[in-house]
Amino acid sequence: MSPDFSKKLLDWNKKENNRAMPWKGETDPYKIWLSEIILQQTRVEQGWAYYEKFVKAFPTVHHLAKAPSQKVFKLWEGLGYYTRCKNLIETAKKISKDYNGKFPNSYEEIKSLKGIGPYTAAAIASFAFNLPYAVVDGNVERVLSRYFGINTPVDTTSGKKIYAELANAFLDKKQAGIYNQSIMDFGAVICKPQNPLCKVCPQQKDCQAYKHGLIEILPVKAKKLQKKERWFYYFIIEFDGGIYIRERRENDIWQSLYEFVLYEAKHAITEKDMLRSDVIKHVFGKQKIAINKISNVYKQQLSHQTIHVQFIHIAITKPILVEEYLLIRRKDLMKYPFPKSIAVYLNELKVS
DNA sequence: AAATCGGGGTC
DNA sequence: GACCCAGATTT
Repeated sequence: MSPDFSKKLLDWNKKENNRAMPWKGETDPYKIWLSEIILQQTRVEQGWAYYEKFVKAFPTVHHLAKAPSQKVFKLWEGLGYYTRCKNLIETAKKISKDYNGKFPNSYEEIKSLKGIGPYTAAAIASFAFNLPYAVVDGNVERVLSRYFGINTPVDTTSGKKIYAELANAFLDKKQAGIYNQSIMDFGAVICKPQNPLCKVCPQQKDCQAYKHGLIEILPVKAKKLQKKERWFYYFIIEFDGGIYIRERRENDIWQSLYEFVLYEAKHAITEKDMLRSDVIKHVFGKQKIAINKISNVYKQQLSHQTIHVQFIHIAITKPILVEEYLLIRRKDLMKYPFPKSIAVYLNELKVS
């Protein structure tokens, strides 16, 4: 173990780190919190524009707390992991009301808030209040795993414990915020997942992974996720200038987002099968329907699922009554948050 | 302890 | 196609 790991890290930060981000150096805990929620499992480049949109739309936690949740979700649209948005709204309301708009300043209290786990609590505590809590994100795990040559899988309970203890042991407690920022920047800029810049790395001579040729091996992950395939057939049913949509509420992907009348199948089906589906029978009964237009099949790749999506346009002359579906005005369609695949299709429709 | 939850960039 | 990203929560 090299005692000067922290010193070299801070030295690198001071002299060579020129990574710039809109929330860097921010002292308002509200904005720090906002940035951290947006960045969970999300690349800085992807979250950047969302952060700026949110800060502009909701300059304070009160603005966010009193905003209609549909508007907040619309701003979040396309960013993924939508329960983050749900928790964001819930926590904003709590801080606005119970805390009078003032963010709590103890680690335990911060961590008790919805959507804030060990990483985010440490980030807020250290960046906003300079409290001595080490962040452990993917960057930190990678840096520590390589530097100390640890092959305990990062995605296990024992692994998490080891990396958390190491991170806290090497944390510079007098400048926790700067230290935390430094180690994450270092992981993102130098000790990258692929093709790390070992040639210019200031820690090279003490790095166990470099010494033993394990850079490509570390860090280790135990599990690999398995994938599912699903086929979504969306019926875009128009009646008298309106369209039927509903909010997804089940325990499944895209909770709180909206969708058209859905028939899900376990495999690809034909047009005839679509019309024979239970959904269609349920929705239309014996009313005769005609397909106006049928789209290509689009493929949306999630981390753990492949979704095949097709849109079937249907116009009807009598309204249908289906629980949970709303008949909304066509011009209001874009006010609702949709999954990426639907949002993309709707944009194509507008253009063409 | 394992499974879920998105979307995008990189190799 | 596989891996990873400023992880958290539910099962």
